[in-house]
Amino acid sequence: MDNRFIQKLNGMALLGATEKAALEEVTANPTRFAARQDLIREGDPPGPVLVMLEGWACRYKVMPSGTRQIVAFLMPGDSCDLHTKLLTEMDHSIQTLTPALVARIPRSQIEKAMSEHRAIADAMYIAQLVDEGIMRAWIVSMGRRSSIERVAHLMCELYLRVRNIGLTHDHHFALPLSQQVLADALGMTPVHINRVLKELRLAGAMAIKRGSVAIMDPVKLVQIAGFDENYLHRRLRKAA
Amino acid sequence: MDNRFIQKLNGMALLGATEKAALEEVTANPTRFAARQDLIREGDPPGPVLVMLEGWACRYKVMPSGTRQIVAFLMPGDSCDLHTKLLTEMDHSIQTLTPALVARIPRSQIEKAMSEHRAIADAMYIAQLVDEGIMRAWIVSMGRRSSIERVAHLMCELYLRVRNIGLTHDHHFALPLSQQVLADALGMTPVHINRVLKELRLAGAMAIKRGSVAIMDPVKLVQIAGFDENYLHRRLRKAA
DNA sequence: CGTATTGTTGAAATGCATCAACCGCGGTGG
DNA sequence: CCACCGCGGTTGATGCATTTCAACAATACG
Repeated sequence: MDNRFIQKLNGMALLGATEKAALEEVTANPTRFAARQDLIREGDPPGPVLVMLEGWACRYKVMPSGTRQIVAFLMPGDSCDLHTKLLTEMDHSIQTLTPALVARIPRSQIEKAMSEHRAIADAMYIAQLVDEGIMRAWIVSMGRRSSIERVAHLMCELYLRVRNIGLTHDHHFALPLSQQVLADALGMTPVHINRVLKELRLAGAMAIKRGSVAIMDPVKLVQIAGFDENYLHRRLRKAA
Repeated sequence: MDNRFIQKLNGMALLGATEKAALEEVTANPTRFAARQDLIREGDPPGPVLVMLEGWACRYKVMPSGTRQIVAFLMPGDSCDLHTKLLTEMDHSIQTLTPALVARIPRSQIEKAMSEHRAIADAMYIAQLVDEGIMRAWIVSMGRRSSIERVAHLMCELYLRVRNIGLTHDHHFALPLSQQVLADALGMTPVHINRVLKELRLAGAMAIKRGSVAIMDPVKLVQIAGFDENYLHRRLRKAA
């Protein structure tokens, strides 16, 4: 299976064959996007539900000064904006970070799938609750963690999320994020991100190289981050 | 009307008399809590939906070091944890900041009200989307705003939220938050909060005194904060 | 009325931003 | 095929916002 959306939802609530087929159908006609392209812009009227099938994207807001703050990363399997059609305009933008394959599902279709299959509805709601937990964890990071702790914490989170969709190899995974993007996400400067990454590398915890991350010492990384995975609510504890 | 929950939801989606009655019924047997009492603790199994009818509370997480980060304020009319029953454990705690009156609604009752009244379901989902928007705005504040901008931004947000439930008087409203609590919410030190509040007072923008805030110069405050209210998605534009 | 809590102020320390320069690499065009 | 350009990454020196530590004042509270 390489539909990460189905794989992810199946980790949230057990899906049967008919449910998987329904999700397969609903994501059948995805669109390709280049990197650095806005899928949704702040102020737009809300559109269909978006599902990332391949590639990464981010939610972000730009400040009057022109700097931007990334408020969430979207990786394969992630969806967004379940009920946003209820709003009159978007309060943030979404942009691809890599070339991406994304399905755009009309509200009616999603509602149909959710009402016909309880497990799909449950999985979608759980996914949303996890997303909220991730946002809360980001707030905690920004408010109370030093820069090195913040970077380490984000890497722990991303590692587990990538692992949930089966895209890790040992303690190694593809991370197509430039230091500039990391800085935008963590509320720091690119140069300071660079220094912190160096520190983590020298500490033997992890190393980023050419778009991929190697976790050299998971225990040390978790320790530096003060990481507690509870907020990701992975049923994987069973599965793993 | 003094049921702030109904008042708030009515600002999200127009409610008819029967819908208001249904909400009235569902919040009919609230419980009283003292200040500084945990309503929910991290690690607990999720319980009923909580609705604040009177008083303030906050969502928070405590760090290993013992410091805490507040990730959201709950004021009268706010509810929480619509679908949390789907999770196995809470990833954060909720604590009263003042004496409070809170209704605890079983999942079955909420689901019944939402399925029988489309407007209630819509309003609840809009409320949740607004809460998510607020979280994103907090992330932006923590990541990209200076301390004085952060404080000003939070005050703008709280002013509008309090106004939505009809509890402002002119440019003045009750804010039962100590500087310690503000510090926990904004990721700063109490002493620095204190200095920033002084600065805002001397600038003639706003002044906090004994549990209440006076907005002296709204334009200046908004300007300092770089505040854009779009993320609160208030239908009040029509109503106001 | 004393005691705990909250607010206020000062001085010193520090973590991160800022400014500035340079390097390495991939891509493009001559 | 090579020279150039531009972007992402790396490093150093300096400045400043915020923390930290410490003491004290004001207010709420039993």
